[in-house]
Amino acid sequence: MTRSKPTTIGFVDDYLAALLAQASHLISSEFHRIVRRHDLSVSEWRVLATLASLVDGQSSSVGRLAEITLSKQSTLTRLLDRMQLKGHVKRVSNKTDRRITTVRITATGRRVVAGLVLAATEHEHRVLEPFGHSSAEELKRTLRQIIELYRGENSLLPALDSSAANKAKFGFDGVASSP
Amino acid sequence: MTRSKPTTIGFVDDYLAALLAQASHLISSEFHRIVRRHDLSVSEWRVLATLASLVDGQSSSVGRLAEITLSKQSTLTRLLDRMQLKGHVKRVSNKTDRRITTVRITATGRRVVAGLVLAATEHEHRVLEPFGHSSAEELKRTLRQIIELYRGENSLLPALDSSAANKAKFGFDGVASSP
DNA sequence: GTAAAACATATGCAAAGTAATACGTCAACG
DNA sequence: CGTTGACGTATTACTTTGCATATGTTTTAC
Repeated sequence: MTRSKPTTIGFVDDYLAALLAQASHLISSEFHRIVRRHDLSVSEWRVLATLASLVDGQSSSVGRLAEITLSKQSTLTRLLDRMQLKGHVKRVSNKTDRRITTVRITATGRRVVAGLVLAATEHEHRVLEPFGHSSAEELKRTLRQIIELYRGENSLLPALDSSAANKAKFGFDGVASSP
Repeated sequence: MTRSKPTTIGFVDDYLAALLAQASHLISSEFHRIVRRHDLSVSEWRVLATLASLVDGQSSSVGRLAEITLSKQSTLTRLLDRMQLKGHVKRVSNKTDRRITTVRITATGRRVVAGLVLAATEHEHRVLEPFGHSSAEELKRTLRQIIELYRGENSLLPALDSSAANKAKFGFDGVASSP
């Protein structure tokens, strides 16, 4: 248990990105310990939770999965290798576009993640309790607004920096269809 | 330019931790590219920004720094080694408690981070613009509330789990996309 | 005053992450 | 068709992170 003193002063304490990161971290971190107790890494949990959330066994492309789980594509490729070995997911090659690999959760994966999803839901209730339902919804609404606003559009900053090189953006459009 | 389709369905889309993580990630990620262009890693930026925010050259202990920058203590220890080599920070041993090592930003470090702090501030203005000042303050207030509530207290969940299957708590993201 | 517990930081080694790039595939155009 | 360029994923080489634990230090309990 660590203590926090009101020592920190300065722009960091009022900086939206810092506040978001802190809040995100605090809220998730204790659950992450549980995730690990279930022999899953945080990334694996995210992948499984995402796949389990897809409508009826649908699959998602690697790229889209990377976007949702906040990891890089190359990281995800290797993560999926491991998960496939564990039998939690399965890669399915797309018929119509052979560049795309889609990923599907297996029965085993579904079983592994089921308890965690329940726990997560329950935890959320606890976290939001102190805020009241309406306030909580307000928060979620705002967050969704932010997400919608910035997803796909990565160039918020014009020419703030000397180098204006704008690399490839975000994006993805086609989630693979189910065979 | 890519669009995002409402393809994702399920609990993930309404899950607070996931929303927080997404928002945090989206807001920070483009700024992080700028950080890297200045030859700093995201963690280095967080450390420098934090230290630069301390009142008049004060130092912070390693542990507290880890807390604020959302990294593990051991990670920070080695990050500080690197930063010290670069001349951005300096370790100072504490007189009254010799277990503690405090860290101070150097003049060089201050110079390096100065421009980024400005850029970050500007970035924040842009991000918050669409929301309006009042709405933005409301968001920040809520986030601070969450942070205050959970900082230091890691056992939100009392005895949630009675069965072996659930040690359940929370979390999804935990990503730290911060300053 | 000393042994035991609690702390704060450091270290060794394995796991996970990233950047850069290669590889295979698709799409547009002549 | 064949070429060119964009695209989605995989691979490689390398760096950073994390877990477990060691080390050194203060505090607590007897």
